[in-house]
Amino acid sequence: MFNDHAQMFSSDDSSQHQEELSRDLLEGLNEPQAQAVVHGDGPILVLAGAGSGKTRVLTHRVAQLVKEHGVPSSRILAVTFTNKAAQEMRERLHSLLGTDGEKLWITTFHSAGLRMLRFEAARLGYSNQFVIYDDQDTKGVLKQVIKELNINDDRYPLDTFSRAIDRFKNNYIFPAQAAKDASSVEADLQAQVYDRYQKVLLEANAMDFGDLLVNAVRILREFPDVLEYYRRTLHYVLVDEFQDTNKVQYMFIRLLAEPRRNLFVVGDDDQSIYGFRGATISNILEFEKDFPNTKVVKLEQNYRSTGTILNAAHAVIEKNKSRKAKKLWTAGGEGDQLRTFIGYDENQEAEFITSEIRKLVTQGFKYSELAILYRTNAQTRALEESLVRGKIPYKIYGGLKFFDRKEVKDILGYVRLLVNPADNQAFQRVVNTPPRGIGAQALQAIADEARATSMPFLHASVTVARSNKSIQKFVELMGELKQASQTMKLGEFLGFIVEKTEYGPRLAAMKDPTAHSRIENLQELESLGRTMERPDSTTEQVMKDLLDRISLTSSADVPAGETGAQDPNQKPETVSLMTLHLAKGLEFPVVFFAGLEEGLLPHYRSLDDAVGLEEERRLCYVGITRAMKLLYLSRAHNRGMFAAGGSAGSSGGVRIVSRFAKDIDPKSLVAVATERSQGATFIEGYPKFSFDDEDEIDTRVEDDYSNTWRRKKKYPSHNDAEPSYSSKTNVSLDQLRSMLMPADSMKQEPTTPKEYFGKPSAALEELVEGVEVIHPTFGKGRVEGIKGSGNSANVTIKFESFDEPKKLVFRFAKLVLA
DNA sequence: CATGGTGGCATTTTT
DNA sequence: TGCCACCATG
Repeated sequence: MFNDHAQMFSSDDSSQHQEELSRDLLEGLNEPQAQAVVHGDGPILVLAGAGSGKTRVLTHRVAQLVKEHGVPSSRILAVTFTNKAAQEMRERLHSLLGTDGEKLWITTFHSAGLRMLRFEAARLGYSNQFVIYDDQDTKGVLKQVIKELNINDDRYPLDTFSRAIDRFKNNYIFPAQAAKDASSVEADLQAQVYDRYQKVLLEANAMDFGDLLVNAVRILREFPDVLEYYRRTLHYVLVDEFQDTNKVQYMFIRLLAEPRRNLFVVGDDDQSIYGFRGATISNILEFEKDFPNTKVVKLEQNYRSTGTILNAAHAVIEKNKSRKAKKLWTAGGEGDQLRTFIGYDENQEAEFITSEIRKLVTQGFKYSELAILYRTNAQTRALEESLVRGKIPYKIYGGLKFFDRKEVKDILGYVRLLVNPADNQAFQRVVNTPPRGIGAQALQAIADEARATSMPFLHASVTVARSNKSIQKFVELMGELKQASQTMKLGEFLGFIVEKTEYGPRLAAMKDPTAHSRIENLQELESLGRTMERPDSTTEQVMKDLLDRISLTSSADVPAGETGAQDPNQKPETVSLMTLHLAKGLEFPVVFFAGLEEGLLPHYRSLDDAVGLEEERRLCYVGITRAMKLLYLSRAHNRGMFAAGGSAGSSGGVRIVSRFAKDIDPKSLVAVATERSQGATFIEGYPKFSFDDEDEIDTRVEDDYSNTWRRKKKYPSHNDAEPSYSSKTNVSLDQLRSMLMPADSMKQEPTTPKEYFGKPSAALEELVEGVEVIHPTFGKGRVEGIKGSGNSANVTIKFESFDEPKKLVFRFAKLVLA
């Protein structure tokens, strides 16, 4: 199996998954599902309510095309939003079609764009080897542009520009058009920045996320031969989560599908939650206009949730004006009431959830069947602290990705610069990382030279190096790295970068308690590099593959941290934590829906905007409909200082129940453990908390939640927590590998150097002259000498595969006796 | 001229 | 909590 966290989640309709191996593709499908599956040629819109078996319909439809209609799998394109969804569809189709499905193109919009551009980017003036700039790179470029154009960044903060550029790209607007449309000083500035920004990116041979789509569409529109080629190749186009497509994405699929009109889209207007990213609900509401004679199928039977949960969901969503009327129903029972809780603050809310989880587990639920959903990432803090204290294993999806960690980005910065010397953002990241005496002045000199000669920073620095010792050393370093990259395998090479740049050694010498885990992350990266090596590819090629995969890995694809299981094949079950956005498409037997408060859901930033409020309402609907059996709704009476809406939304930090919760029939709610709060039900009024009486606090120490009553209580930090429950450290190698490897190479065995990992590291005393040792990256060698002691001890070793002896920092080197 | 420490400040949602 | 700007130091 590709990756075990695919198992952790059941997706849209896995409850039916087992049946999927049945021979008859229509078996077990209800009437509308079957209609959608057997639909012949021509456009079709499937309005699939939550939990109505949409993924199933999509996969069976593809299988039907291949098996019954004899469509070659290479003629079919299926587009999803996340890699995870694509991967899952691939797996399901594999079980339905076996090797017949091998040539299906199942991908995300962004990967599709990237793949096309890897062949065609040269037509737009980029090299086909262009790099992808992430958010941070983008911000770096914008910062530079804003400075260049002398824009007052107090008045016009950087974020307004990145948002504007995003908006332009989502709507396929180029700088010239933006300038023409500009009707205010600000819009005019935005157009100017956009224009300059694109030029900087082109010079750096870089594209941002938006460019992957914009430029792909541009190629299709401006180069008829390319368009012809893809139209000839792809006869059937299927799109998942159609309600979340924006204008460029729609243009993309429309261009491809136009002549044959074999366009199959699945979506749910009630689950459109990416408006901020340019998704336009009109794509789904007006699909029938764009494609006359569209067949419309509604899937309204829900196979996921209890009647009570569905009723609550319906009560919330039916208040929205712009939606297609439909109502989910279930053949199953009513199920339990929804359980509610009001906490004094977010900590008590978290404690409540933790203690309920403990109870549920004793009742036989598995951790993996439980999820905690919330509106903002900031809410994870209290939840995480509480779970750590309760020793409950969990994973946070979203948040900081492994590849976003500073140390990982720093090392990858070197890789990027080697792959694409024009990558000025990478240059600026690594040129003085770790510090090597190149400061603002030196950088300015390089920038001036680069500008004067129209050369990338790296090339300009070669010139400047003549008069600057530090820069000279950096240039030499890059030269050495370049050379090494031509002879070493990727894993070895990554380790070489860590050593040669002194990044690792310096980390090892730091007192910072986080240094250790950062070193581990770098070792993880090294190991990952090792598993990506392919006998038939050069290291240069593998480096490019690595960078592409990293760029396209979304936070929905991998958890932010790991529970640190020793054996990756035997991972402990974990509770899943994620935002409502990331939860779309997933389902869990038990859902804790936290923070149902005005200001949080709806978020205070959307309060004054009817369109925004409708989207918040859909978000609430998505949250409720994730639950299969049990749904907990919770809120807090007070929330910490920086929680959204603390001052801007409702007054004085006292929080009231979300208007959405008020739409739920009170009879379907039951309060749990409300002995602390009085005088309020979940959906009305302000609770009175009995803690104002000082004495009472102390008499309640035995209580499950009591330790959250004193707000000043100091909670253990992550470092104090037991490592096996800390989520902030290593992502397991297995996990990283599975998300980075292309599907077809998944079978490859990981090449773990057993002779290294099997043994404990050598002690410093054992390393006397002449002793043979093994280094994880450099291999076998002989000790030539030791210098210093303790953390700063240096070992000189002559490795078999190197002419020159190497000086390594003992503590970091992790040597093993041969 | 580079570096590291300190204090102030902001925090929706993400391919 | 985490990032950035500023300041004192080498």
